[in-house]
Amino acid sequence: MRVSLKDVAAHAGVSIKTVSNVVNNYQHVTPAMRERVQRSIDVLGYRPNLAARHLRKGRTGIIALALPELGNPYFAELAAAVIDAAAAHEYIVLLDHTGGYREQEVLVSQGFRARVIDGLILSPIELEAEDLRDRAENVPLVLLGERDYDLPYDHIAIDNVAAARAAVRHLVELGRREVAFIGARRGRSEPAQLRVRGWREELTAAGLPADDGLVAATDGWGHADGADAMRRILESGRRPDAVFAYNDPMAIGAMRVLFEWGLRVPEDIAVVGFDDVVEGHFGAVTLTSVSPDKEAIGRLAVESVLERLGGNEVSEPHRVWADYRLVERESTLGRAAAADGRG
Amino acid sequence: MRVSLKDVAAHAGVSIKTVSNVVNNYQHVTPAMRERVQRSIDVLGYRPNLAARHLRKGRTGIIALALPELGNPYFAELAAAVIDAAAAHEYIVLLDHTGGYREQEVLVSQGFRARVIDGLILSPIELEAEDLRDRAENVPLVLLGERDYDLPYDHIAIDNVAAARAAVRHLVELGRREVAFIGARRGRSEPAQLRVRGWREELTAAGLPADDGLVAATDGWGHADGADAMRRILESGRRPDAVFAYNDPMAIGAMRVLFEWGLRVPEDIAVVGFDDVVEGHFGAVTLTSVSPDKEAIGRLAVESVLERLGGNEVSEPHRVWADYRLVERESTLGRAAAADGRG
DNA sequence: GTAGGTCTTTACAACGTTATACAGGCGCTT
DNA sequence: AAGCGCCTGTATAACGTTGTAAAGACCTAC
Repeated sequence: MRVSLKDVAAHAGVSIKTVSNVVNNYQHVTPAMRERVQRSIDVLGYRPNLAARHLRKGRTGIIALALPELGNPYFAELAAAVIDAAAAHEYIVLLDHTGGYREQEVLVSQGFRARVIDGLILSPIELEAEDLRDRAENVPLVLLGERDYDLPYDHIAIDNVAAARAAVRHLVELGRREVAFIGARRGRSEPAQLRVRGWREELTAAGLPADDGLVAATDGWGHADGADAMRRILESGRRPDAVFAYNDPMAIGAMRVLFEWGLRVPEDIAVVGFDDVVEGHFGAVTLTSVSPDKEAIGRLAVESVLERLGGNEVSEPHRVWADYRLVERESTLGRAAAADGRG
Repeated sequence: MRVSLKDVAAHAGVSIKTVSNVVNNYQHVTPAMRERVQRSIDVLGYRPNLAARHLRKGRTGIIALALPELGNPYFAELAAAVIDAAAAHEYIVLLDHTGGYREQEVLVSQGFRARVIDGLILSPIELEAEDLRDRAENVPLVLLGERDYDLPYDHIAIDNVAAARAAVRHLVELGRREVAFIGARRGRSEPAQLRVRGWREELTAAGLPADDGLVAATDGWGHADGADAMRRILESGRRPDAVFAYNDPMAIGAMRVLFEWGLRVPEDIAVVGFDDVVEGHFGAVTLTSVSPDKEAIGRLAVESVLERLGGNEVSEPHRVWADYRLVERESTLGRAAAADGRG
């Protein structure tokens, strides 16, 4: 049988509340009493019942993290960062995945999937502003990934447009003149649109073509989707000399197709990805990629949630920008030049 | 303010328990009464408080999944499978990662990290039998991954020795005569040892060398560790004509080093991995790999936990074997031959 | 020596839910 | 028509914890 405060109190010959005081490090307990109670706690092996504590205090010590999918290593690495950041504050993470489907994202944001949480970190794909407008739930919500709309929720994101522009600028500076974009999402998707926008802005600024024939839309965002998109572009007859992909898995899928078609990377076609996942560091051609500071994103997200929990509910929702940088590797520079950029 | 049973009861003009009966689909409630109460529930937007329910019933609806690391896509994919399987039973998954460190694994197994759970699925790396011997915790524990020792806990695993033998047999049948093993773990690690055993058994049975010079131990099990191990073997002067790696990331890291050394895969050296992660399907050379049925493993693990929760505590701990198969791709067959095996 | 204050401990209620035991009401049997 | 049992709904007591308020112990100062 599980031992409760009552059992400890009986064993130590004190009241329940005194035991509770010891457990919670209440200030006004004499050292003698503290030790006596502690001994009983140790002897009986008492461990607080979190359900009861939660019921009483209204806090669970759990925050939920809802990601589109774990199969994408970017999200897996991000999840790891969140779990560690939460652990630093003695919080535990409940993980959910939405598949990137609007319906699932709405369900999660309304708290229908997990109802024992103090806060929620959500990385939406298809979710619309209106879906959050009438959110009745009162647990703090922090959104991951840039959103264009104005809502009373904290955002943690990198500047997608600027990051995409940096990636494309890198290609342009290398002398590339026809840069394709892979992974404009078929359905709505805020981040994808922003990266397309950055791609278009930078090309236009450089006086280079940014027509629709260079953009390949996809349904998903995995390796296979990138491969399909690349194949479609090549089959259309276009021969871009560079490709900017929505994320690394798609870039790697695209490179695979380039190999199959006998096109060399980077000599014939340079490739840039997004997310800087480990996988990109070890292919036959290592991948140049935009590298968001995942550790910072995870930490900032957790801190934002906990800050909201802290009580000062009036504070304005803030949009926090996390760092990113472009890591140059063989897929744009060739092996020799990228040697010291490898990581 | 949050609405409780009491509020609904007042609104509907009935007792709290009647509302509870409706919520829990208790059999003996007249349709009229059910509808009347349901209307109040809908109007007020009542949602049960899980903490209270947990306190009363002793169940949380949460199971914990503790994995070594999420960065390894195998575990990420496995986590996705567990989350889905749990969702099918209206359970939610709390995710933790241990880094594969014995200390963390012990902490998790003792329930010190998460104390609001009904059951625990743990994928241990360094954990020893003795660590579980005096486990006081009474939440059901299911172990993922084969363990050699006998303990009163369910195991879900594939047959590592047999799977490793199948991988090596494939190489031998292709005419390879010197097969290296990458990823024998420096510290203790049950699965690694079993795969080394399978490697050794199969080679010995074929009358081929299985000496220590062909085995490279590592501390971790990521891409970089595989690359380091491969480099060490090559620098030692050995020129195996095949490599069997502990897992896919290590195999991919090893292939990267082979490219750097100008060795062709599979012509000069064939490579086989383990886990069949998506990443291996899309490299310049796609990777032959042992493919465990992750979906089945996740499902069986969840079902085992829930079965223990079901009450029949006396039932013997069972060791469940999940399926696996060897998926042949370019890293052992070359591009043409593997074309239809690609997936 | 006692009043007044501070420090320590206690009793009790409450958090929201479900289990138990019981009270009516109804229909069926005899 | 009375008795019996079943069906439906109700009051009440838990589950284990913490906050509140108050009681008790102890000390200082006059």
